[in-house]
Amino acid sequence: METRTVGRPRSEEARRAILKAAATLVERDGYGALTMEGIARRANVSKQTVYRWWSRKADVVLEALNEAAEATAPAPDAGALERDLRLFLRRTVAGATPRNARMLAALMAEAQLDEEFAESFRIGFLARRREVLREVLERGRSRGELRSSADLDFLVDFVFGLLWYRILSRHARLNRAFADKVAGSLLTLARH
Amino acid sequence: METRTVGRPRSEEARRAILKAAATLVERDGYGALTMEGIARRANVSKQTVYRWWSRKADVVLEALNEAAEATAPAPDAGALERDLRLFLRRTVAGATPRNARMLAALMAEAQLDEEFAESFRIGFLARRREVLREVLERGRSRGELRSSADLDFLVDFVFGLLWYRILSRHARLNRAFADKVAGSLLTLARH
Amino acid sequence: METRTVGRPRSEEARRAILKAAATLVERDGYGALTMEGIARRANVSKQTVYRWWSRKADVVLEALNEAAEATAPAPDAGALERDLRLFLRRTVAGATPRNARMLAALMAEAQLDEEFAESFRIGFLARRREVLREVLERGRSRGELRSSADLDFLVDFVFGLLWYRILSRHARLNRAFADKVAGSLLTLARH
Amino acid sequence: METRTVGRPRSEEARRAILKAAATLVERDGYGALTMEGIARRANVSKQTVYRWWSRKADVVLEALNEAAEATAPAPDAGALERDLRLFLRRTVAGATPRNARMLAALMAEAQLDEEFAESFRIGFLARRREVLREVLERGRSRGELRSSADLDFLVDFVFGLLWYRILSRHARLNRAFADKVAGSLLTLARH
DNA sequence: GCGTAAACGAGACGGTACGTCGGGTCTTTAA
DNA sequence: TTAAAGACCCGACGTACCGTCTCGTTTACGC
Repeated sequence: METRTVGRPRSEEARRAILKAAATLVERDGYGALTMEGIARRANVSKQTVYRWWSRKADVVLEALNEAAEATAPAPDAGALERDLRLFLRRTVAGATPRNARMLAALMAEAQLDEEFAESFRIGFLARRREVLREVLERGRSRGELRSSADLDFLVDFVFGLLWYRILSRHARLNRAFADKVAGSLLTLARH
Repeated sequence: METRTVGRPRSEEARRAILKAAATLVERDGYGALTMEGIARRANVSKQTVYRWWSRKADVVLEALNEAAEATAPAPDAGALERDLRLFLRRTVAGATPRNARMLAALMAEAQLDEEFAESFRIGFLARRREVLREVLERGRSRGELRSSADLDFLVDFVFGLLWYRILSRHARLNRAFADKVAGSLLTLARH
Repeated sequence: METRTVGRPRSEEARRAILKAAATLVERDGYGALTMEGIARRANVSKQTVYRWWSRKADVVLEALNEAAEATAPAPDAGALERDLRLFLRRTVAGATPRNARMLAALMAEAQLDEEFAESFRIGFLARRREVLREVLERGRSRGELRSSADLDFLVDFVFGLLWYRILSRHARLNRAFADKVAGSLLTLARH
Repeated sequence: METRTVGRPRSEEARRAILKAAATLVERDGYGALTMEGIARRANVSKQTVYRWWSRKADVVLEALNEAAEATAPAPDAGALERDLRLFLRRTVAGATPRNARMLAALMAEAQLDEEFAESFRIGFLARRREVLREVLERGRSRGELRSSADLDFLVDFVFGLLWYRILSRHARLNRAFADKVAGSLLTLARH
């Protein structure tokens, strides 16, 4: 499926500079202080070039995050629910570096402020992550590792609720111990 | 300790008009479109009057929310953990009307964008709600209704994580059934 | 006719700074290089303040010119046509300093580019100057100093045509000798 | 002096499309709204193609005008000054169709805004027109049809001043009656 | 017919200015 | 002292053109 290229090709250099500028600025000054103007300035790029490819600063940050976090990891499938859960959670927690956590928080915030972005964030980000976890749980259920009446969606909410709450309220750390605790609790809930 | 009043007294009318304007505008156009200028305009008040009493639009919304939700309800104490939990959760869920949910989401968003506000939101809002639930749980533990090794903070995270996640991601409703399910799950976790 | 003054009064300082900046910039870089942004910058004033009072850069320049040239001189009335004409033309030519000539040329140019400005320029500038000269001629006619069939409008065109042509094409100087020659020619035309 | 042609020859079609687009746009929206981008768009031509052959939009319009007006008419030479003058003025006035008048006005305006173009406009346009009229007058003088002390340059100024003033200020029509009146007046001036 | 070379369309690029909006502050009169 | 009104400086918004560039494609000529 070849794309007919006509006209000057997009500058990969500019694209990378923009994403990097956005990530750096969010980390340094916070998403609240981020502006399209500032991104362009720091990336040594014209404003038009930013707007040509992204219409919202949130979209720039989302792409920067996806670039950085290689968020497309598939669902672990080691044949045992407990192991898969642990793996999924540890991997997720590991991806939430301070820099990435800041971007995640910013995007969740933006989704509250801009309904249009909220839509794309729900569909293109939140739902995908839910899907991965749900797959793990479904495989576990089909193997009989959790009671058949378990409400998988509720369990997924349980996991992401805890993760997001920590990211957003920042009252405690997201670390491996926390990951394991969440995994353990989920199994408890899934079995009783 | 009486405050010496000199000069023209503060206009209670203006204060109420401002809070109402803020709440209405958030509901109608979303917090993202809220501006101090817009609040003043709609309240038929000068910008200066808004700034004299609140320095951030988030503060206006927070006061509007507290005014509306009378959020200072004390922890229920019916003598039994299960009952107290149900009560607390049903009451909380009932308070999260669409209008209030929208303001809550907005404030959580603002806390991600403005570190100064985040501080006051954590201390003056999030922590207080945590405290109420913790009190309920502690009374339950002292009555021996949950295992002594239970990690109360984790349980509190569990509850608020679920609540906030639903408020922010809006993928499912916050209703009485959900409240009861969360209460039930908490007890399961607290006992096993 | 008192104007009720409410709110902060307009800053006379800012107004003067803007007019001066505009005049200076036109003289230094030419009207073609003049921008609202540049005026604001040089006047140490916000763009908004410029736009609050003038909607076009041509309007700024026009006011600057009127301020500088004190263009509201009344028609000379010394009792003799020849004298009045000489006076009028010498005064006009004297007002066309290089700096003012540059502004005049710019405004005539702008009138060609912006129909809305053209309207106000014709009415508020060109027509007024014509009126003054016409008054001089009419007084002369009523004194019998020119033939009664003389086409005054044509004579006015004759004078301003010569003046504007020199200003715009810059192929020769506008000086006192030229003024006197124009006055002389007009009398020739007016009598034969 | 043959120009070595190597490579693809210039597209006459594109050239014509560009000139036509420019003329049409000036007529429709005014020169002020004319942009190189707009010309290219309307001519279905790439911007580069426009820039390859003209560096200023004024140059495009100038060429469009010369194309349209076939402005290279030689000085009339019928053996009598009055006749030649009438012919010259009638022909000039006839060439100033509304469309052409608009372009002429635009170019004179541009000459006020861009010193570089002013130069080429003075030399390549204004001076040539002056030359034609001067030739007519000189022939008249050598035939003794005007007094020998007549200032020919002033007379040329007189004519073009009137013409340009009407084109630019648009307060009255340019028609045959006007042409004849100017011719008559010139003779009056030239003889007295 | 094959290579060379300029012209062409498309459209991305770094810039600059546009005119507007809101942020906070300040300056006035009135209550 | 508070309030309303509104001007002020500031800086970002999103857009339009500027003039340049980098592509792939087309069209001539000279070998």
